[in-house]
Parts: sequence; structure tokens; C-alpha cells
Amino acid sequence: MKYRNISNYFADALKKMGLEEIPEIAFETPKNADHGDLSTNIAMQLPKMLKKPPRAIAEEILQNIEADDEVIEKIDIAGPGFINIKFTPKYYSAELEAILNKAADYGRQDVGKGKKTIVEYVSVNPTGLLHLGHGRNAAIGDTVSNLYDWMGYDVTREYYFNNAGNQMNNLAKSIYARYMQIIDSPEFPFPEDGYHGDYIKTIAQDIVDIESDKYIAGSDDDIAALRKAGELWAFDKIKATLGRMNINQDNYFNEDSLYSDGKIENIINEFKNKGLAYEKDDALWLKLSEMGLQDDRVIVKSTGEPTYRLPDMAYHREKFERGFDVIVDLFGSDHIATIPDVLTGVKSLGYDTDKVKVLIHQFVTLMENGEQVKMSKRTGKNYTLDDLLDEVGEDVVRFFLIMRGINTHLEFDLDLAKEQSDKNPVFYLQYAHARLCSIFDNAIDKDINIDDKADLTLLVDKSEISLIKTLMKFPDYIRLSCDKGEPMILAEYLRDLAAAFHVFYHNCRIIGSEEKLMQARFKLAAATKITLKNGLDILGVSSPERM
RNA sequence: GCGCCGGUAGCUCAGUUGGAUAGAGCAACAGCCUUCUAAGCUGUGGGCCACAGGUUCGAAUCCUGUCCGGCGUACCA
Repeated sequence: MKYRNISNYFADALKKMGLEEIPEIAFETPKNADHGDLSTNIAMQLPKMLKKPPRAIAEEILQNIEADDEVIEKIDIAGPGFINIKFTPKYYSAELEAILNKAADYGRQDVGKGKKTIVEYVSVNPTGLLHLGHGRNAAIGDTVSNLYDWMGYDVTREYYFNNAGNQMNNLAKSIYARYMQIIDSPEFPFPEDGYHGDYIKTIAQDIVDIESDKYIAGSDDDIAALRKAGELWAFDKIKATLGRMNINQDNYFNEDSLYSDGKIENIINEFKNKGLAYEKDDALWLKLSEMGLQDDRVIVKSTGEPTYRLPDMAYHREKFERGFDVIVDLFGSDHIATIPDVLTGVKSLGYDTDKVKVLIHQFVTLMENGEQVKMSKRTGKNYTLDDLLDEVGEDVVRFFLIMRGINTHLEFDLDLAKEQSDKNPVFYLQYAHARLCSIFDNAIDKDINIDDKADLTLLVDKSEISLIKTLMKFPDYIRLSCDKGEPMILAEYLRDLAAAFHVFYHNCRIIGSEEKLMQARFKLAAATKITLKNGLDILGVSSPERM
């Protein structure tokens, strides 16, 4: 008794009308409830094929359709040719029963059964603390991973990082300068492009405290030791911050391993063997212009070091080799330019890049007192993700960072986030859950027995039906949210669900109603609690029992 | 210059891939608590969907052009 069957009724009717190829029949829930429970515009898609006006086609469909009275209460034509369907209470009670049976698994699907997916997110190099932009990446990435999990995929959550290279040298030099300023002279010069954040001073002080003047000479070994200390410190903090957001990734992939395992070497050779690479000005170029892109790009610099593109390609190839069916990359919009290069390169090696799903999210601006808080690396005064977690808590952070479409520039309103009140949208959802819990607490307090069986066809009030309808949509929204890589879709749905519940709660008393109706309403409340909890779990937001 | 993303209510944003009267939260205003949590519910006001053309039964949505904002456009990652 799902929409699929409804669609079959229509397909059969269209067959009887002599249509050979049955087009996809799209259903939607009308915005206006008076238009019925479900609506299709199929009659308006067919005038060209059938050479008849839409309304005439709709009438013909209605004559040919064999509707099941158990399921469909009413079916009629409206407006320019919409066909509107109204379901029976029995249909709804059966759907509600199904939700209760699935319980904690309600919403889980098997679309991805037997398939492996990897979601790469966060992936910041260990040179400092996470800021809000990273937080957005982390929250979206983790939610998308959860969505794939609920769709039945075997999900690997991966963090890709590089602890070598220029940025890390820069970190090492910055730490050395701060170290020398403490132990030797406050006048010791700070590097031009160094990391100005106060955390560098903290790292340096820690080293001074433990190892005193051990590294004062500043030899290559000393610098290497400081770099390692900085890396460990930063990684520790990053993982701790992610942990606070309930994010624990499965795998940390080190870019270095691509070199040590010969993967970089291999990919260079393969490009050469395929005649896709050539030397110019002492550098090695990839012939991207012959693969449909605008310009050729350098993959190995004249210094002998690869550019970032090469390890990126090798890394993607590695993901293919590990046998993933879906490869999700989540990047901030500043990485956008490199993606076509990397994908084109990997494709030229014979991999199916359609498996790669690149998600790009826009930046975050932090607003406080109506003004933008600058988050520049240079200023040193850096508003970190930890600062935000301290101020507003992990639930608010996770929710705020996914509640807008990933393609829109996110304005993070610190004042709104800090507000512990009805203005804060995340509490609206959590409050619904807390209210539900308190209904059941009350039943226990009052020694009310909750029957296992209840006559769910008694649920006929407008707000009851509306709530059931909303509950039924949950799996569809998980799928939609996953397909589009848009956690916001699920967040919006949960807001709708909470709203439908609040209206039901307001209109329909549970405890105190006539016994049979009360029992049916307990069931509805239980299904709502399950669905809300499952949805909040996917978003990584807690479901409090009391507020 | 070129590429990607965006421009919808006073503010922040949705808009189910072209459908019925363009929605929600916040802000403003007016109601609803002796009964399961008022962090809630109900109602009112608020729109040249950036602008100009085009495509068709039908456009916020698709196509072209223009304007505005963000991010890129390296032998930096």
C-alpha cells in the first residue's frame, strides 16, 4: 500500500487506453489540502501524444481506472486537468501500523544494499584549529554520511590530510619563531607568511615547558621535531573538536602514503605511457586541453615536486581501486577550480568518474550584533569552531550549519544561535520530542495502560491525518536529501513534522480522551517520537526527553 | 576578461526538477494556558520572484542578454 501501487493503477488505466509507452507518473502532495491527499498532472503531460485536451484525458483515465475502495476514497479532476486522490482512513491506519513495526529502523532503505560508498570530508591539514567553514564541511559531510548509511550503503567516512609540504614547513617556522621569542629574545623575527594565531604561542610554550632550550639551534632536525609537535597538537585539537560534534571518522588517509607506496610514481608513468604528459620548461604538463578542458596544467614542477593535482588524482584513483561504488567529495567553494582537472585526469586512466559525486558548499559568515565578524588567518584573533561550540553547544552548531542549502552563502547569526528561546529553530524540533516523552511519562505517572493493539482507523481528525501523512513522507525525504546531497531538505522536513505534531498536540488531547481514541493517539504519538528521533539522529542532533 | 555559485516579504532562507492562490522562521500587530511542557497554537499585515526579452496551455523554475554580490581563475593546497 504505497504510492508505487497508486502509480500502478494509473499505468493500468493508461494501458487500457491504448498507450504503449507508459511515461513516469509523478505524484505530489498538493499544497492545498482541499485538493486531496495526492495529486498527479499526468493528464497534462499527454495531450501531444493522445491529441486530446488535458481534461478529456483525465476523464478517460478516471473511466478506465480500477480504484480499490479499501485504499482510495475519492478521485476527481480539478483545474486544468489535475487528478486528485483522497485516501481512506484504513489506508492511513495501515501506513501508521507499518511505521510502528519498523520502529527505530523506520526510514532505513535498501537502495544501497551491497554497495560501498566513501564520503571524504573535513580533510584539513594539521596546521591549526578548525574554524566555522570547516565546521560547515564537517556537519554536512557527517550528515551526508548518515544519509547514505540510512539508504543502506556501507559507508566509509574518510579524512584526507597532508602533514608534509609548504604549509607544514610554515607551521614549523612559526612555532620556532614563537619558541625563540619565549626562550631567547622577544625580538626574534616572525616569518612573513607565518601562522599568527595565538595557538602557535601555546604550542611553543608547551615545548619550552617540557623540553626547555633543546631546539634553540634551529637545525633541520630541530625544525622537523617542532613540525611534528605542531602536527600532533593540531590533530589532537581537530579530532577533539570533531568529537564534540559527535563526528568520528573511520579512516585518516595520509597523502604521504601515496608517495611511499609508489602511487605517485605509477600515475606519472601511466600518463607518460599514454602520451598524455609532456615536458616543457623543465616541468611535466598534463594534456588536459586534449581531454576537453581549456588549459594544460603542470603536474610536476621544475623543482621536481608534484603540484597538488597529482596526489589528488592518485588519491581518487586509490578510492576507485578500493572498490567504492559511490565516491562523495565535499569541498568548500574555494576548491572548485581543481575538480575538473582531477576528474578529467582520473577519467583518462580509465575510471568511471560518474561514480564521483562532488559536493561544493559555500562559505560561512559569522554575524554578531548585525556586523560581520572577520575570520582572517592573519589577524591572529580567530573565532574558532571550539569557541562557537563553547558558546552555543553542539546541537545548535550542527543544526545551524546544515539548515541552509549547501549552495547558499551561510550567514551564521550568533545572537540567534545563543538565544535559548523559541526563536531558535533547533529547539522547535527538540521541544516536540520532549513533549512527546512527557506524554508517556504522564501515562506512567497516572498508571495508564498502553495497549499493544489499538484501532487506528479512529484517527480521523484533520490534524491527526495531517500528522500521519507527514510521517509517511519521512523515507522519501531521506532519499531526496541523500540524492541531492542536501541535509537541509531533511531539516526542513523535520520542521514540518514538528509543526504537524504541535498542531495535533494542541487540537487532540491524548490522556483524558475516550479510552479507544486515547489508545489510538498513543500509537500516533509513538510513531511521531520514533520518526523525530530517527531524523534528529541523522542530523547528529540530540533528542532530549526533557527541556 | 573567463569559470562556478547566488539575487524570492523589513531580515535569514525554502520552493518536491515547468503546475492550482509563490511559502516558512524571525521581526510587527491581534488572540489562546484551573486539563498530556505556552521553547506551543490560531489569525492579520507584508511580494515588479534583480532587470529586459524569448520558449508554451502554463515560468520564481528552462534559453539569451544586462546589472549586483561571493568564490576561483598559479610550477600555493
